[in-house]
Amino acid sequence: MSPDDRYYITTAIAYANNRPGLHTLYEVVGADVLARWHRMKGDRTRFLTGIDEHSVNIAQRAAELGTTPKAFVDENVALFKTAEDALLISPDRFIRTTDPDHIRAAQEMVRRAYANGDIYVGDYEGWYCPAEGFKAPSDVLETAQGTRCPNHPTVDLQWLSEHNWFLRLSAYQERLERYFEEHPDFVQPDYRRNEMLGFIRGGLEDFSISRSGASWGIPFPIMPDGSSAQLSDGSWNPEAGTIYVWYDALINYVTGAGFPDDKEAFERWWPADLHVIGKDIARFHTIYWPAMLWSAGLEAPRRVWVHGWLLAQGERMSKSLGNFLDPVDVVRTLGPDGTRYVSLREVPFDRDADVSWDSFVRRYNTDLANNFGNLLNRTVSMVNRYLEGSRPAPSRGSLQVAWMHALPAYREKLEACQLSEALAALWDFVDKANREVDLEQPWVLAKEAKAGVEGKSEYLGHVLGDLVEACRLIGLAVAPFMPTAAPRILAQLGYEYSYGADGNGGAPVLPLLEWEAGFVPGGRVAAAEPLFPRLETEAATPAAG
RNA sequence: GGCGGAGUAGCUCAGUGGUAGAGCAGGGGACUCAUAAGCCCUUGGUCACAGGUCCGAAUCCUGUCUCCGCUACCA
Repeated sequence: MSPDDRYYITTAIAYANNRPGLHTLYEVVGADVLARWHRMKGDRTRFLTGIDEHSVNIAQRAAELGTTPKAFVDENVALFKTAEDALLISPDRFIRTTDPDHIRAAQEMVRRAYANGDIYVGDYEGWYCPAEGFKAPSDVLETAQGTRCPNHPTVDLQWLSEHNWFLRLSAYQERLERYFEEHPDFVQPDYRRNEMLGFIRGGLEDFSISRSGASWGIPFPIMPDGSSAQLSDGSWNPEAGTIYVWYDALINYVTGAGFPDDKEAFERWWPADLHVIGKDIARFHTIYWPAMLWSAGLEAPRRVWVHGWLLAQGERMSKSLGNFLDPVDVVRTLGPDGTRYVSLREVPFDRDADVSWDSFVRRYNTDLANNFGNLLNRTVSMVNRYLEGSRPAPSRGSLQVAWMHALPAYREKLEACQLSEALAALWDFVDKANREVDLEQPWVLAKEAKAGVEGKSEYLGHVLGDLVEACRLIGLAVAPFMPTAAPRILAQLGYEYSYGADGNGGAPVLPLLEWEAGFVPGGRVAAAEPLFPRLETEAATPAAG
């Protein structure tokens, strides 16, 4: 993955305008799984997620509520943190674009672009809503009364032109094409890469990076004549305007790596190994962002993964449509482990997929309660019943052979960000283990052994030893997806679990995922206790739907 | 409009030249260690449509229809 043993992974930062739905945090859960996997492997891992807090929309919304922008975003950040805690998200830093070091980082990136001759003052023109600010062409309505702002339909829009700073994106076209060609894995999945490459080849235009009207943003550090916008008292000249959108939001990835203050940290963590983002912002992350970094003399990220949407009956889940799932509700029903598993198993990480309470509960019951949960339960029960709880050693049977195929498949899919397929590969092995129980019929072996039939006692030990080992391997392998279930699985099998709450601090996991490698002789299993109680569909459906 | 992708069992999808597959959902059965879970068997598809190439096409070619993604300044 990474040429060294460190792994720096980020999510996009969510917009702080509301409480989060599961469709928003889905990306964070996926990235969290990858971060935990790398931590457990022993990589020095840094996982960054956070919140985007600036913009005229935020300021406007706060004003409507009679509060300050800062107080408004503080409230939403608290809601995000509550939901992320419920989902067991384990960031090494939760970044906010109002953090002082981020403000310094964004300003420094602008200064570097200026020093490199990549930004210039130009004219930005477009529709301007007096109540809100400039509106993108895609964000205005054409009505019988003319062009209107969707948020303020009674206000007349004005066609305005203002002096703004622009980044010479056009100067980076050739370098971008070359970077895409030399790094075929830079943008994944492939069809997103092709779309972005097509966009680059179609010709790149410069884009504006400042706004003069907005006050809720990072002060632009440079005056039009190139002098510093910082005043003698340390404050910023409002005439310079603020940094606009991408030179604020995207910068969080370098801020989170230590830029510009902590050179040692930045040296260690940059470039990022993986940005996990949604498909709506692919262009900004794969085209604008590398150009911005190069302009500052920094490296482009190594890989960008573009995921799809969670849909409800074919429509994108969203707050405005009201067709979203509240993560706290889902966690209350499925548990944090169940919610993480089901979200990432039901939705392929590379494209959109329909989800619903019904599909989540069905998946939970099938995969967790019936298949894996029951496998663990029947295995532990049989060891208790037939072997007085004494944990038998694994043998070298067909389950070992199956595991030799399942583990590489799981790893390969996981490290390719194909999270649902990784789980599918692991659950093929769960199914194999369940079939093994019915094939070997340990209850028959136990009767034969009790009756003194030659070799049956030893064979029963092999069969149950293989099943215990299968459960240990599954429980350990799935730990990034199910961080609190994993130690409980291992505990039922009588094993220690050495990883901390965020996946750090344990022994490197890969050697422990070898068949029989983690077996400790002389152990005892605990009492069997259902890990994932089966849910009744109706009881599990919240009244709100 | 341009570029790209997809149309296969009720649902989600795999399957790129050789007698149509998986999971879930539905039906039946044998068992009993287990969370009435698990296991076995099974219903179900003129593989969008029409031509063509080939001994042979879901798979290659042409055309048609339908759907989806990208096609620049939302955080």
